[in-house]
Amino acid sequence: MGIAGRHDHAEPHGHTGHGHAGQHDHKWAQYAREQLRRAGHNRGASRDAMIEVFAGEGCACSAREIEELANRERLDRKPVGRSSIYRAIEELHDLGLITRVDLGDGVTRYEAVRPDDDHHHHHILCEQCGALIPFDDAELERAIGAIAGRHGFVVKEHDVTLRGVCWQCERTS
Amino acid sequence: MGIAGRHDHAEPHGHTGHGHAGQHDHKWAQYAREQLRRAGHNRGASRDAMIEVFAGEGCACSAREIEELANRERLDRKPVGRSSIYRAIEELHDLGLITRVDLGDGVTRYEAVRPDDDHHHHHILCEQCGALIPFDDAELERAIGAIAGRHGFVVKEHDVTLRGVCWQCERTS
DNA sequence: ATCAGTGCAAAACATTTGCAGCATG
DNA sequence: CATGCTGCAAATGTTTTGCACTGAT
Repeated sequence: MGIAGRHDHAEPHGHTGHGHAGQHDHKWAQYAREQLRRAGHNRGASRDAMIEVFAGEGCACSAREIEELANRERLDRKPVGRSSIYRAIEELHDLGLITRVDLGDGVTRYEAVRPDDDHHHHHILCEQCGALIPFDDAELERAIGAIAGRHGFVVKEHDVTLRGVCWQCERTS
Repeated sequence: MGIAGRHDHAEPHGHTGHGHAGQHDHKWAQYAREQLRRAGHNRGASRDAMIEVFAGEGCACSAREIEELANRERLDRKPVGRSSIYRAIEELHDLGLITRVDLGDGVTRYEAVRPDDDHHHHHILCEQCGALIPFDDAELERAIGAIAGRHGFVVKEHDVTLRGVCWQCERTS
């Protein structure tokens, strides 16, 4: 296995427990477009399609996955270009509409952030089967808050990623 | 600035509080070579030079930084190749001699792990000045342990990175 | 009309891999 | 002297950038 677990484990899949293809989160999509408009952005086809993707997929998506999803079932229209994906990700991220999820495999993933912030969570990754499981923990958040204060930092973001082997893989191997 | 903070903030520097250029950690270097030998590895010039780098630099280094450091002041000898750097990193990491530090800027960093494991820590990164400050926190570790157990995971590694603005930059801006 | 938004192609980077030669045990 | 270690160069994969064009207001 590679040093950085790069390209050597299965694609993270399912298991996210919240949000599956098909159940578009209209509320978030609407919220996102509203925020974009307020920030003085025009409404373009590319970014719009991406909002649909984020609204439909609850789990963390990489740029390439977003690209594929945005272009799937849209063979009629002109495909969304790769650069547009990255540029829109930057805008959405700057506005806090999506959050970065770094699993340490060299690919940056993103997922929608709900306005009512009660979906804040982190991830556990099974290095064997690629399962990506979200979790949240009050004690963890409290500890992080305390650390930030202790060091006089204004913490804007924090990532916590646990890597290991899930019980299913553990038993199999 | 980039979505992933990529290439857009100063290089993380100093401030690590433990280990500065010049004070080679002979104990670790010796330990590392011992472990390597036990694992059935021969002793090559390239990996050897890298061990010196890790022993001398206490803070997190990227592959490129390691390369530069390993080749600095060694203009007489043949330079250490890039692939050797990555290959050695993989071996050292597999043996648990170095740990990965992912700051989310697209570059993977590594730092030496002391045998007596009392140097386990995480990092706070100032997105403005690039300062990288290590910290450790018992409550945080406890929370992570509890989460792992709750989800039936055997957690082998965990990253916690806080991103924000340090008090110095906060006051300046 | 104006200017943000977009697609394409090329560039910039980090990392990985193939391979032939060198060095260690 | 066999096999592990190494450097080089080329390949891979992700993200960024330049530029001309399109579409929204």
